[in-house]
Amino acid sequence: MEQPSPTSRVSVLLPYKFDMAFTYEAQGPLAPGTLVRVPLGRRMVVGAVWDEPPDEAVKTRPVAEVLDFPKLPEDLRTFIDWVGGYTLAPRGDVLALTLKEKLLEAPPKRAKSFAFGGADAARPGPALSVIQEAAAVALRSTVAEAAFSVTLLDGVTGSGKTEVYLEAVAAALRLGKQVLVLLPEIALSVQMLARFEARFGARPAVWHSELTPAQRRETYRAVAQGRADVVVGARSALFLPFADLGLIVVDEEHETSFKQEDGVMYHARDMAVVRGKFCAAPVLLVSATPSLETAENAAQGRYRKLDLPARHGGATMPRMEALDMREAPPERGKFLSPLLVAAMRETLAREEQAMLFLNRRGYAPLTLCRTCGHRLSCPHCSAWLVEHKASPRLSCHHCGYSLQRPAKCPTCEAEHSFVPIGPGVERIAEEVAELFPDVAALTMASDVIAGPAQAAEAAEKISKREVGIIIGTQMVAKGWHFPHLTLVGVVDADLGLAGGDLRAGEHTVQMLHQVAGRAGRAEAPGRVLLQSYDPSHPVIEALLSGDLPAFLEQEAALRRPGHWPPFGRLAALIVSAEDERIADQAARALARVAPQGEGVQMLGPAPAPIALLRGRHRRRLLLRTRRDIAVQPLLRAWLAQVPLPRQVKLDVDVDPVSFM
DNA sequence: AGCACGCCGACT
DNA sequence: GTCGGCGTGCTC
Repeated sequence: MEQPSPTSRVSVLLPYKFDMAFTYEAQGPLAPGTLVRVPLGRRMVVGAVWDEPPDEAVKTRPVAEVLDFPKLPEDLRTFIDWVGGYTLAPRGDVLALTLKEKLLEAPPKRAKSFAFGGADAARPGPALSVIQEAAAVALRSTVAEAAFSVTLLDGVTGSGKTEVYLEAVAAALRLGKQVLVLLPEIALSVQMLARFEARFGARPAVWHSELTPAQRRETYRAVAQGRADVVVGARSALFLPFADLGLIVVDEEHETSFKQEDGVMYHARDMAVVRGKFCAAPVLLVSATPSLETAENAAQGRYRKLDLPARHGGATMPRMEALDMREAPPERGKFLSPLLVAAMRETLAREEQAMLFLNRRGYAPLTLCRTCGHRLSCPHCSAWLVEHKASPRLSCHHCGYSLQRPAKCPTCEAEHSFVPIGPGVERIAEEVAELFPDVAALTMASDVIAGPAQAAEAAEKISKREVGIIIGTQMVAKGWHFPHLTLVGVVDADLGLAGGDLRAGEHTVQMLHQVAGRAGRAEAPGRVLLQSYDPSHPVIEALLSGDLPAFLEQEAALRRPGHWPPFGRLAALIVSAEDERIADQAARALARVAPQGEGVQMLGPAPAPIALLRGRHRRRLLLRTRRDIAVQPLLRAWLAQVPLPRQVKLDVDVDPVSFM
């Protein structure tokens, strides 16, 4: 007589919006992390066996299949639980960042396999300067500890930070560990990948949104099996199922693009530190302009700090000057000061290149009727329509709505009365073409340069000196090395300072410092001209003096008394509804029962800066607490008190970066 | 996320 | 009289 085999209940976390695990019946015990296919409703889904006691009471359905794929490691499971708890996102949504059914399919046999496991850590690196070598020695020993720690590698643009952290990568590879390098805008980082290849003799695995499905599956499998030893990726790479992660590098740690602004709202830099803790790996934060958060952690001794003060290869930091636009204004309807134009002429005469930076896409940010003053704005968002000459249309940068420039004004019916107000990069390009008709110019903006191939092509043109003038948005700020570029003109240095954003000053300093770093990296000294209507502003003065630590100290002094981050904690609630009154009512209902107490303060409700977005009216509430008070329990208790009608959407953003 | 069920408008 | 719109509710 055959005994029926004993079955076991197992908890399975599913990669959907559920916070709790479901209970299934398996043929026998299954180890946590095992990937399984299970029935859900009338379909089959993939999930992971989770480390929590199964529900003994609920009725169960059987596990359909145990998948032949590496288990999710314990450190990753702990990490997923932790991220869910911290961000208030359902754990299933967090798991979905790690586990997607599509990624598990085995590559077809005939498919060309990508080469992984290929990095050569024994290959000698480039000769380092004395200062670089000292930092490299410290990092090698940090990595050799094979324990959690956080190190800030702080060095001016061009100080050779990358060469130094590649030595840390080499050290981790020598231990047989995997390495994750997080970069902002990886898809454009062609030059960075080339440096990895030069150092290790092999391309690293890459992870970003532009991979093909086949590349994605192949890389995912290689990471899980431990064959991919170096992964260079965007923030989403933080959730890859590494078999044995031994080092996490976050390059340009101050970059705001590390913050995920929808779905699971996490900050990849902060979560990298958490993941490093759970997998006992050192974490390396790299920046020329560290965020105040990271600088404060270093100052308090929570993070180690390594400085690389000098520019590598003898190049000096470019000379920065402010151009007072009140004293040397551009012609009417133009945006370049005669002083900047003269500097460009001198630069071009020396056969060197000039770059103009303006962080604004399109031709003009605002179009208005000169007869009645009507402004063309988006019907779905509180935003002006931005004219684009290339298309040629007016479009909303928030929702994608666009229209052709109307022949007559919808309000006063005047014909041919619309005038563009203010510059975008396209308008600067037009001005440049008039001023320098014989000089080739190239515009770099996300709507013109659509992917890695076009970015590489643009970089190649610049390196080969096929263009004399480069005009760009923040796309040009990051990581590029253009040896013949010696002049950078910042068209509007005041641009980021308007509005009441907590970090406006900090972000402006970071961005402009980085843009400035594009100038004069080879033998030729660089020069940076900042066009400003307020050159005595502390941010402009900080840039001119180059004393970034002093600037951070000044910022700290502003934020400390009010318990603003990093001296306190913030969580934002964004209440939205198609009906404005319903949004208002919900926001007020939340405000009435807001958490109170010593060291806890609620601000709002107030219309969000973009009060209408994609047809939804938005209200914001802000919870601010002392640093020693966790916001999550307060938020959970708060939100549980207020039942919201279905039309209302509530987004919770713990540690918000953007206040839009 | 799917994929149901469920109650109101234009068609063979 | 039906086909089908997507609102809302459930999935171990």
